[in-house]
Amino acid sequence: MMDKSFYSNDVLEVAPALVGAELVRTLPDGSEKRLLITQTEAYAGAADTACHASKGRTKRSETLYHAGGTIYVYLCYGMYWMLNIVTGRENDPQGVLIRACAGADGPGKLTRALSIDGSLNDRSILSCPELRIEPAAGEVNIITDKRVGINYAAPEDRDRLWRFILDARGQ
DNA sequence: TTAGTGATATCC
DNA sequence: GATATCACTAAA
Repeated sequence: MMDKSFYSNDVLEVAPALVGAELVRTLPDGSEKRLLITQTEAYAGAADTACHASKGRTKRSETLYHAGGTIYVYLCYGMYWMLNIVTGRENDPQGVLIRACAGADGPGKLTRALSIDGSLNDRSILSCPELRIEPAAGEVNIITDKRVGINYAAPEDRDRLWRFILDARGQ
């Protein structure tokens, strides 16, 4: 299910599908950490003014243009690494921000908890021993909401319900 | 509500 | 070369 074709689907399909999945991080010392993904956000290409690619292909956004399944990690506010999974086809700059996991309620805290940094940028989630994603065990209920921290975007993009949240009360 | 933090994009 | 901005967080 979570193979190359899965990640080459549209970001609006992949982002909700990653909610409830498990992020598995293997550290240099061999230990393993597993966190349930509880929130994702979709960033949908050059036409989405909230997406890094809306400013064109730059050194930072280069990774977003790569094939679905590529890991996109960048530094924000000088101290927080953001973890994204590229979706869609090559030269189609879309990506899913992993916003929160169980026990880590923010993208910066999440990467800190998993010791993720820029060294994982541009790797493939499909063939990366240090970081992989395992599919959700069963059905999950999802709530949608507006994306966070994108006040710089055009009003119509700010209002899109492209944040996907695991409904804990679900079942 | 605001300071902190530094890479990146954009402007001289 | 200089400046403004930023997919955030912790402390107040």
